[in-house]
Amino acid sequence: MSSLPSTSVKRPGRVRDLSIDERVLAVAGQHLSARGYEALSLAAVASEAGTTRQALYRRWPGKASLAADALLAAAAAGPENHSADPLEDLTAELTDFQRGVSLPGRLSLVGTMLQDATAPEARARYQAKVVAPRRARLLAILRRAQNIGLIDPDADLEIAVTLCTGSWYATALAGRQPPPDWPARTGALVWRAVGGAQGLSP
Amino acid sequence: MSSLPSTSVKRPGRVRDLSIDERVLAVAGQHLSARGYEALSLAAVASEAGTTRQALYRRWPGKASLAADALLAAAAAGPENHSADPLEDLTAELTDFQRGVSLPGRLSLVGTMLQDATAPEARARYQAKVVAPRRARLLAILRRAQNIGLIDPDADLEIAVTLCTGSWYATALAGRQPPPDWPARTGALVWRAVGGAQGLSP
DNA sequence: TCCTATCAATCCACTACAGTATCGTATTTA
DNA sequence: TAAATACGATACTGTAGTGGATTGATAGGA
Repeated sequence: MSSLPSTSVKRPGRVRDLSIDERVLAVAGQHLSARGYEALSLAAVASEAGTTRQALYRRWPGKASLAADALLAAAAAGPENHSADPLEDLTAELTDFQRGVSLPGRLSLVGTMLQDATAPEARARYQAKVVAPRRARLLAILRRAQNIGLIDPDADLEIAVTLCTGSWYATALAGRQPPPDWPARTGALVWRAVGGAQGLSP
Repeated sequence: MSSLPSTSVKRPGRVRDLSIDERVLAVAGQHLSARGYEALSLAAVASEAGTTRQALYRRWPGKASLAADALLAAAAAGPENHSADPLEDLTAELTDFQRGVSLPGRLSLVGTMLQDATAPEARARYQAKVVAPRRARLLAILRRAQNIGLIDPDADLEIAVTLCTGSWYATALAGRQPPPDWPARTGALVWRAVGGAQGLSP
């Protein structure tokens, strides 16, 4: 989770107090969920976790990195997408995405990860641990649909994957609340975009 | 552009130095384009514009609002989308979007506008002046295609519009450089999503 | 076993920035 | 003349991030 020290290699010097990591991540996760990313104060987190800001900076390069790690500590795995109907899997995946991105502070963190000033290390971790798995699951769903023959064999899946989650971001950027049936409606559009049949039941 | 004073109404008190507005917007635009949003320092802008931070805060509620206004001052109108082929218009619109969002600092500003802490006034202006026109033009293109009968009459255009620009945001969030043919590929997918025919030339 | 290098923890101080609040002075309208 | 506003200047709070100094803990070598 944290910075440099790899757990198994024995190095000289005082060992890190792992309880600090746990306490800081717990407190940061609470603050992140309760008040959002911007309101996350490292001084407040350190104080409430019973340590100092320097202990935080020793473990994480900055606020964004800590927030990303705190987010991962509370992240759950995505849904199992192995039903008979890939479109159903797609909608389920988008519903899971909707649930996650709707939590307080999550969209703000997305915004942070789009900014140039965000530490590359934090961005890389976020992309690897949050974005990439989601993209992989979406791609797997579409690939299976391709193998079954439900969608075009030469469909542009690389772009199609970006349509799925991108729709949410564009809606939020427009200042609109995505409708409750967003997963189904977006799933239906993407499904058609890659050549899927419009009606499900023949 | 700036804050409260409506231009025509005569109010008591010293009149504002309009040259300050011009100089600040010019300098802010330069800094924004050269170094991005986060590196935009209000103190540096004020100093380089030959005034003080207070003059800035008198005109704009905060950094985000100033940045949004500086962006608008250099913004150009979108392309004319009145060709015979709506899909061509769609691709042209996405190409224009690609050009704008690729400028330095623009994606960072998008990220800022997704964050909770951004001043609502700045978000509202950004949405009204940048996001809404783009959405309106995209929607107009799709509506015309609907009227011509090229796409489904009951297509979900509200979601379809979000797919267009959202694809770019999702790609950037994943840490990937959108391909040069992104406008055409995204336009093709969206076109199909709303029921458009796949091949153009019969 | 003692010594030393290395690293962690804590405390303190510093810079830079966003944002807020006054204060005195200048300028304009009523 | 009085009220209202802009301007410049100064100062303040809170936060992110950096650096130094001291003390405590641990490894490996003499």
